[in-house]
Amino acid sequence: MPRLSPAEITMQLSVAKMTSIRQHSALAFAPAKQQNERSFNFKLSFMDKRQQILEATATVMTEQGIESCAMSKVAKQAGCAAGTLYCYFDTKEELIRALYQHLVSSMNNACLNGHDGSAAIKTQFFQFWGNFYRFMLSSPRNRSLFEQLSASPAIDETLRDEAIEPIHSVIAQLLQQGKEQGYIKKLPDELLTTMTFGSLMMMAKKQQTVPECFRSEINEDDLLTVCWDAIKS
Amino acid sequence: MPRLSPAEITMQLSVAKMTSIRQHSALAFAPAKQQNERSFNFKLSFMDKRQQILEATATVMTEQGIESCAMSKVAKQAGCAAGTLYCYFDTKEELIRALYQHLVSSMNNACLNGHDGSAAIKTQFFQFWGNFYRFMLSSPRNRSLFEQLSASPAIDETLRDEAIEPIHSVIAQLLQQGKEQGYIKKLPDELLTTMTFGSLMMMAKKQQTVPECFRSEINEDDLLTVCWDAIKS
Amino acid sequence: MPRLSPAEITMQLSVAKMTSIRQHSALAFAPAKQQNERSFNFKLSFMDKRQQILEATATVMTEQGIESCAMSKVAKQAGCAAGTLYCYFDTKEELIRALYQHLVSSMNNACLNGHDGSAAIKTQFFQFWGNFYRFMLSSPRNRSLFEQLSASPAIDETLRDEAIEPIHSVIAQLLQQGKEQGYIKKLPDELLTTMTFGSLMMMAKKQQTVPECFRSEINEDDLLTVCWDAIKS
Amino acid sequence: MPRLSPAEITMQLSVAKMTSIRQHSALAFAPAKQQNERSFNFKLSFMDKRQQILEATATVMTEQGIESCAMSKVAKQAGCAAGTLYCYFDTKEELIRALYQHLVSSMNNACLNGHDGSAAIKTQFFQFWGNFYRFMLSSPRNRSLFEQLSASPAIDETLRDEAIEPIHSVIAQLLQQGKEQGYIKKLPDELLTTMTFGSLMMMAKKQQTVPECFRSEINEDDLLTVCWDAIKS
DNA sequence: TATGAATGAGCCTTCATTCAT
DNA sequence: TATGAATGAAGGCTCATTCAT
Repeated sequence: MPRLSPAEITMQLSVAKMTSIRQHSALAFAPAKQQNERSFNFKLSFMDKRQQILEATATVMTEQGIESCAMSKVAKQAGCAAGTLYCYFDTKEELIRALYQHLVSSMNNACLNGHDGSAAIKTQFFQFWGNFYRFMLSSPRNRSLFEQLSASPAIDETLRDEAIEPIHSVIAQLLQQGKEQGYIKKLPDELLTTMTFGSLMMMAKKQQTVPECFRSEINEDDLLTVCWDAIKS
Repeated sequence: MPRLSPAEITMQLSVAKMTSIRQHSALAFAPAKQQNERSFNFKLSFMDKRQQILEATATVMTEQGIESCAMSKVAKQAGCAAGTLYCYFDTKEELIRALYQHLVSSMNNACLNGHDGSAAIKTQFFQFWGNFYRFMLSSPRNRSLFEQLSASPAIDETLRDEAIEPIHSVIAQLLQQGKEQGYIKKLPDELLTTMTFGSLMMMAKKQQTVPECFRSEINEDDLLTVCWDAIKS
Repeated sequence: MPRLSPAEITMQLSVAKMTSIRQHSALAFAPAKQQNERSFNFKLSFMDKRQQILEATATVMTEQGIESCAMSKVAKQAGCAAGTLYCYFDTKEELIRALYQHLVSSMNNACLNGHDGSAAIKTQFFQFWGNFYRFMLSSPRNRSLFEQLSASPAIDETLRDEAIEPIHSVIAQLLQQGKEQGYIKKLPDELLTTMTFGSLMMMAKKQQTVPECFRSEINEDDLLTVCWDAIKS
Repeated sequence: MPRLSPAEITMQLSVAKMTSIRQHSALAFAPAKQQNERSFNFKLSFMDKRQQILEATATVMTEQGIESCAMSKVAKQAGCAAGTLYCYFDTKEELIRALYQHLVSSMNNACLNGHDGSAAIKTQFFQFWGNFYRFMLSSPRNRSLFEQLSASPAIDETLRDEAIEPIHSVIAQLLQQGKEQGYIKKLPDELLTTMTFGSLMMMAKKQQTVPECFRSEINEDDLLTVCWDAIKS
């Protein structure tokens, strides 16, 4: 299968065994190993401009940092005039919020991939957070974006909650089951989630930004085991 | 006794056993509970100007965010003219780097407080990371600063390494001992440290920014236990 | 019967004595009290586009001020695309000039309503300026438009003269007669007209924008008497 | 007496017979004929920058119209950088308001010149409105500014009232006396004032913008007589 | 050292106008 | 004719930095 241009990837329609239709673009790749289903590629002659702009924003923000992510730079990157941005987004803030939503949506899809609520708790845990970790690790772009956007004043609590919502209930159920079955510490969900999230994010960041500091190769399973040991009772 | 930094001179005169001279200023408090020596704080009417400026920068940055931390605002907060800032720092970037160094220095001191290389591994671990966590949790200012500064393009890897250096060896030794004694997982130091650091930072942030999401009170010991369980073999 | 402007055709079908065909549209109403003939208004579902655009321009300009009267807003208000405006008017300036002409044309008609060159001078004066005053007072829209357009750099002296032309001769004759008959001061026509015009415009504006400053009700006859006393010899 | 530069005029200190110290600059001349007092000129080597900016604003606004009065143009005219404007005025609106206040203050001074509350009503009337008319007529700049500023959304009712305040009471008293003595129509003050003001403003404008339309020279006394006849009972 | 007025590049945003469809 | 996406020049404003005092 030839390497697809971002546009093509973006519009790709993946038909998996089940109902899990996922959209991914250069903005947010699902880990490559999970693209093993048959897929029909609709080659569209035009990339949606809105998409192009989001793309460009992501690029500039990743390469130059959110502070130097000027609308003029985004426009240049997107190959259009500055004014054009405002045909698609009312303000810069709006653009940033849209990018965040897009990104989180991709992350959600990635995390939920292969989720099976009836599997063993530990299995579910490894599956979910493994997805999350690979999502962040496999794309420095995604991780950097996520970090910068999350810290931006443009993203308020409401938007954050709203965006995270789809995975929130999954995690809650997982922890609930785990606690009931005696596998997981009887600590607040938020605590357990926050610490797992925090340690994996930090690891992904370190590996991307200072890979040389890890003398030996980092094994994904080791990481997840560390996380699991942290919360298991 | 080594030459003291302006902060130490101006902010505090610690009368205690000579071995426990700690640096703190409004910029970075060590947790209050560890200030159990008698100390006389002399609020000097002319604080060293450089210090005043760092102070002001921290204040503005905390209150308004790093994006709106304009030099003019810093000057105003510091009670001096904008031009004066440039008598002490060549550029804004320089100022930010100095603030980062100052902050990390405080953090280092806080973390090392009461450290005893001969104590039991778990004890050392709890002591060290307990210090760290309290440092971050007790001062939203410190935590917020640390986060914003760490993400700033002004702070490069070299500076980061250099600043962290003082605690690096302590952690390395702690982990080394732990591994040798079979208490700690045989995983790379960086991995163990990064994950502990990441989870505690994230927790401190969550508690400061969205405290309402934790239904019940968070117990510091629970957190440290989670961290310990994560890395213990 | 001369060819009618789109406004006349589309906005109204006046069934009255053939001598009193008046032009009015939402753009410029003649005072209601003078609509004492039976009239059938056919609101046509497809108003002439050019008219629609003028209409929309007037609305936007009145509601938002001439400074925020953007072509895109006009288009939206007119229910068409921005580009369409340029099918009817070469430039924005052109559009503004057309609107001015349209408005002044309405004003002229209003002023001349019921004019009788053979009536007594004072009667003629009251009739004419009464018409004018009611035209301005009864429609904040007309008055506001007139003021804003008159001040616009798009309206040059030539256009102004040209637009006013129809009533110019009427006024000139009225004043000429008045002077000959000894009723009116022997002062330049322009002076007499300008002052009357100025005082009535200013009054209409004040009443529309700061009505509360007039403690008692303003009587139209008082106003016209003031104007008459001003110029009568 | 040599022609003074604006700066010199601005800072001029007029020592008149009485206590009437008036300040005028190019922004707002008092009518020339009233500068017949001895005056001491203090030649200042620097013109106050704030004044310079107001000056420049007035110039640009007069020459190009309020709509094209861009901050960059003002800066250029003032001979400084765009940013400099913001050292003296927080926003463009602020600048416009300051200019308005400055202008109205000059107008007030001009109007009140030689006012004598004990003189005959008609005399007071001629004095006051004569002053006003000359103020407007003698400086197209003042008149144009006044008109444009008065219509600007930056000037709210509060500022207007506040600025006019000094002459308001004088007029009120004049009219009150006039009505009591039976010289003036028993009509609302606002009506009488508005109409007088409106007719004189309009006359000044016409004479400045289309002087050729007045075939013969306009006599100031004629104008004031017209105004007086308008309101006298 | 200290000042703070001045600078001017750069930011976000608006809008009249064009042009391929 | 009609569309509306696209353009890019301006506009208001901010701010790191300089420099004469």
